[in-house]
Amino acid sequence: MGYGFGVANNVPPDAPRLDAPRLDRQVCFAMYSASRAATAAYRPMLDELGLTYPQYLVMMVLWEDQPRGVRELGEELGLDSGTLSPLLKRLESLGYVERRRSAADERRVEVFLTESGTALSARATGIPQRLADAAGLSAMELDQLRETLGRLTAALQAGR
Amino acid sequence: MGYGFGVANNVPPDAPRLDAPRLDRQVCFAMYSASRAATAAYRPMLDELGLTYPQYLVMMVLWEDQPRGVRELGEELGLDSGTLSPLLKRLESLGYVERRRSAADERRVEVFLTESGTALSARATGIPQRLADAAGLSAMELDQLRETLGRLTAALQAGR
DNA sequence: CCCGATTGAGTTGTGCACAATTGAATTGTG
DNA sequence: CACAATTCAATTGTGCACAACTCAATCGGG
Repeated sequence: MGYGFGVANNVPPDAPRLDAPRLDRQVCFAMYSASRAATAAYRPMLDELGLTYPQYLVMMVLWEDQPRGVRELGEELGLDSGTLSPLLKRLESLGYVERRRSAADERRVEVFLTESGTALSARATGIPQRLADAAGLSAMELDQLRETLGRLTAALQAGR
Repeated sequence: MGYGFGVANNVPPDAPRLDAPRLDRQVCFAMYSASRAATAAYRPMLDELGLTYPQYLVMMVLWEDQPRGVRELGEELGLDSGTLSPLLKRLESLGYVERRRSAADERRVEVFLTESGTALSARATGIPQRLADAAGLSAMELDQLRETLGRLTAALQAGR
């Protein structure tokens, strides 16, 4: 029985190389493909809001609690300032957020929602449901998938 | 019970916006995070081969069967020529592949493994096992995860 | 209080993704 | 056969990711 990460034990006799990694057995490729497919499924909905998927993630964090420092946003999303700084600049030029240097600690930059950014939340409400409908999985499967992926992510990050 | 795509039914009473999408419930964010964590876990191993993860995917397809057209590679991996053309140029400059215009159809470009590219397969053999070890999931969980992600990807791609 | 170490955001450079376009080669149809 | 439609790879432009670095602000030990 395969353990799912692509090692080709029990390969059929016509396999080109007996121990070459097999793409179709790799969980990592399945995650890579699924993640890109999900982003692609979001795209037409997010286009209506003028957002990319990573920008939508940042907005979701801000909709939950606001303002947030760049560093906090990075911790929530696992992104560094090299990714967030230009992304936030684009969100700012879209008029959805404002960046202000913290008075208490001049190193920090606080990200605030504008009125327009706050209002966007209402327009985004239906998006997760529409994705769930397109996913073709039961509620139980989605919950279990999320839980398994969470453990996988934690284990991969721990091993460094 | 939540269905896992982030709709906030049964939110706690202190939630900032009752119907705002909640990041921590989203399967899509879990996939996005897990996929990046997996790529990060691959990175030190692939660094030894001089490959990025997408380059490694292309090499795996070629190790299975060779030569392959750019279009076939794209179908296997779900990537277009805009991604593959520069990637293949880099693999070529690394000396792992060669690109030759097909004589039968001058539009096609066939991608061949070089001797060095073929030899790389042996050095890559252990990588999937090392990833599986780092994943912290049972063989059964990995198999089921791969199967679920496959159905999810297919459903998301079908709805377009 | 001083100064070396740390923290925080931003910049630079590389490599995907992906939309849109280009231009050449081939195919299908009248 | 002619030629419009299609196929195919490559290019251009935008926006992530992420490593490496810069520079200013803050912290902490002596």
